[in-house]
Amino acid sequence: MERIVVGMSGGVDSSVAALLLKRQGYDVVGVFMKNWDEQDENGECTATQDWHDVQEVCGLLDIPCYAVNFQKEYQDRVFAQFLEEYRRGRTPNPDVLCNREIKFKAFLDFAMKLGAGGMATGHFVRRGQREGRPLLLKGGDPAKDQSYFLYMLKEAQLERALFPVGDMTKAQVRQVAQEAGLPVSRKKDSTGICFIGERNFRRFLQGYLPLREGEMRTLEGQVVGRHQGLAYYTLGQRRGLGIGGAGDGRRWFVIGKDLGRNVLLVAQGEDHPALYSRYVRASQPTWIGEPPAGEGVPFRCGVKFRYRQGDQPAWAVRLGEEIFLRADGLQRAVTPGQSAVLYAGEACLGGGIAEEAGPEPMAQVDGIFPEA
RNA sequence: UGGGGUAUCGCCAAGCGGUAAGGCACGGGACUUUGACUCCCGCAUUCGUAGGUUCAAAUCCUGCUACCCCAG
Repeated sequence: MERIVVGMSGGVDSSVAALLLKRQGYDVVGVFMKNWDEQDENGECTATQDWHDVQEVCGLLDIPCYAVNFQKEYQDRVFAQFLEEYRRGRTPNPDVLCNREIKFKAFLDFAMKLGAGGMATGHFVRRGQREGRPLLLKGGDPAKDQSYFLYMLKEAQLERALFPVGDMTKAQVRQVAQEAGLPVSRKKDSTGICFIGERNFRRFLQGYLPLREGEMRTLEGQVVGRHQGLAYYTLGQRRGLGIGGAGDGRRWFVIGKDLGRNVLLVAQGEDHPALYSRYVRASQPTWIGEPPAGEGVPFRCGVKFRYRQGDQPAWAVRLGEEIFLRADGLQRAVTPGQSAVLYAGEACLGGGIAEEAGPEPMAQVDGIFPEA
């Protein structure tokens, strides 16, 4: 009987994942990860409740249950980078790193040590196969597809991973949980950074990054307010600017950062041109399997610039250690540090980290894409 | 100091005798395994201030105060 180690968060998805594997006859072991030990601002530690739920579920399923602590790894391989990105004025996505470095590396290694044939999580993604090689496919619930967070996985990692709830909808997962009498069947979906949880983001960052006040200016140079520190804002952001009544009375949005002058650039109106771009340069390309085309050869694909965004039809091309993209349509607030994830239909191809975005092609790719 | 004008929510701003629009900001919620966006709800018993007229005033009258403009 093959042993599978399930990463259990105490939520419905991973609980049902364990349940399904158990029913399929695997030797299931539940493991809870604790990678962050701070309490939230209310002095609560949701991890305590989650660990409690994991134990209860495992008891019901009659499977062994352990807790592991990857705090050190999380700190070194995820959080340090996260802060460094913010210091550079960018907006990182810690969860894509967390998946590559913690859940599908540190945790996977741990599972192997337990003698498992593989690991499983409650992610809403499916694993496909082509010519004997693993594919990462979107989840069966289009509203819940989480492939965006897993695009950095390599074949070797995918090969050992199972996603038991990947072809189900959220509603089906909850129903299975309820029918099985799992106590977490109605537990609210978790949000916020994985393992850290829902936070007042500015306050959270203030614990790690110094305040450095400065001006908020329009593109024309007019000072319209003050900011508390560039790191606390991200492109396309509206709330928290505190600019009211100025100009024509419309909403204000962050459109850029001038690190050198410590100036936050803002513009008025949701349709402001500075908020939109078509061309994107992305670094750190990663591919699940072989890249979809040779270097310098443009190819069609779908792109997501953020979680839960529909696939944006686009052209892409690899050049050296970078990916260049041209979306068919205008993209709102493509933000440096965020991930651009590429798709071919249901399959996630991989992706990269956005470095810059703009309405005009970068010099490296001027004229390289076929005319629309 | 004369002459004129304006004073309504943190900001902008409707209102013109009948019992305080709206926008932005802000607060709360929904959505959401990043950050955002979006959506919903809330947000002046009170109209610079003190009196007066009137059944009834932010709206009319008078004094005072503040600011702005023009004279000087």
